[in-house]
Amino acid sequence: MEIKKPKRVADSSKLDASAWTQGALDMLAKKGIAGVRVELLAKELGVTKGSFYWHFRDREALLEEMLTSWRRLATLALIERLDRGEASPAARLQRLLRLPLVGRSSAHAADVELAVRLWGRDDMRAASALAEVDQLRLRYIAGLLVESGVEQADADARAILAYSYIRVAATLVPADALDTMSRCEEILLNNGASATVRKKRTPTTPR
Amino acid sequence: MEIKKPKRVADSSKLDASAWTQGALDMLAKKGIAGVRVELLAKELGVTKGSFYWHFRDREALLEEMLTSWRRLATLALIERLDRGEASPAARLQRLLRLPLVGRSSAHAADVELAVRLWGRDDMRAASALAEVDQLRLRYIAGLLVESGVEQADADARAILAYSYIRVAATLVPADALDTMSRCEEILLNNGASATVRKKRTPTTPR
DNA sequence: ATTTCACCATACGCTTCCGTATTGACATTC
DNA sequence: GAATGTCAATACGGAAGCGTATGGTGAAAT
Repeated sequence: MEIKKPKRVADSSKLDASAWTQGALDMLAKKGIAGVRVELLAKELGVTKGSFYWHFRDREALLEEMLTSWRRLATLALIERLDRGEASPAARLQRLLRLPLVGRSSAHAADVELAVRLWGRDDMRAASALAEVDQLRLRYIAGLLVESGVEQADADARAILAYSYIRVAATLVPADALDTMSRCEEILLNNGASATVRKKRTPTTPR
Repeated sequence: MEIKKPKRVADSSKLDASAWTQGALDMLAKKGIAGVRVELLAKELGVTKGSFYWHFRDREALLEEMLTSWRRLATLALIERLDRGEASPAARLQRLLRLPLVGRSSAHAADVELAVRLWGRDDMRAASALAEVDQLRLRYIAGLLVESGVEQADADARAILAYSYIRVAATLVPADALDTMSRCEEILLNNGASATVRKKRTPTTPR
């Protein structure tokens, strides 16, 4: 009988639990939680499920870790902003509003988050994690607005509008519509009374 | 041997293709497209997959029909609003902004739509349907704004903000936060210059 | 009364997937 | 050098699911 030598991965490409978790979040972003399958994930990572069951007790343990990881990432992203004190609150808010419209990593994070939201429709743990992160973000944005001189009651309403825009803008605003972006930001941050200032158009990059 | 009599459903409860499609959209709203499984769906509907394959060639045919059905519902909802001429544009817009925050049917529609959005991340047909519906809605909202006296360039920006709010508000605004709703609507529809008018609070109904 | 049709149930073959048990290879520890 | 630990591969059993083939039932048509 022919002796079949198993092919072990090199040390440098050995997987750890976080590699599995990240791969699972990538899969989540494309296919939703029902599409996160152990054997499919193993294929994506170039190994077999034996490795998976070394790192995780079962699929449920992976889902828990995915949620923990996502929550940590979402919270850290916020804390990083809180710790940045170099710009005025208004400038920080302006940058926050522009963030979803630039960069691939925010696009991927938005895909993961969309999938977490749907997951939350059928899983209380995911729903709780989402509610917590949403509340943290709203408080952060409202805080920046108050620091910028907006009164508290108005800041709550503007925070909701700004957060809505941040979540949705990337799917509605073409990347080259800088005038529109600026006007949206004016309406959100100020009283929207000033006239639109026209800016030079840049080449389009469709999303 | 005991003769097992198959249990046929009564005429009045016979399924047609649209019953299967509606059931599949309900399943989509909870588990995403990967969670829409023929045998699971048959169980939900109280029959077996034999019925399914009478109505549909295969699972792929069901997915096509789901998308067609969703697109039709989303478009009809808009046309119904277009045809309603009894209120002023501003009043119609006000009602549109308040719509996601009341009623169970809009909550379910939002869940279906969330799932369609994720589906669109991995399927060009779903992505195309979404882009089309989003553009129709944005044009509708911008049209109402222009009819209300807002200038065109400003209307585009406000339409984006209003549509963002409509899509997201139900998950952010507590059902009893009428002051906040009103303030959001003011900022979106007007220049947000007028002060918030306080209204009596109603008993809370958590979403 | 018989035939045809609409609609669904059942059985089968196959693939995919989960989780378990066992084995293999290499590094580390004693 | 032997034992142990880490990480992964393979094989197995069973469940879930897709699609096909066939059969059953009741209503409609002839």
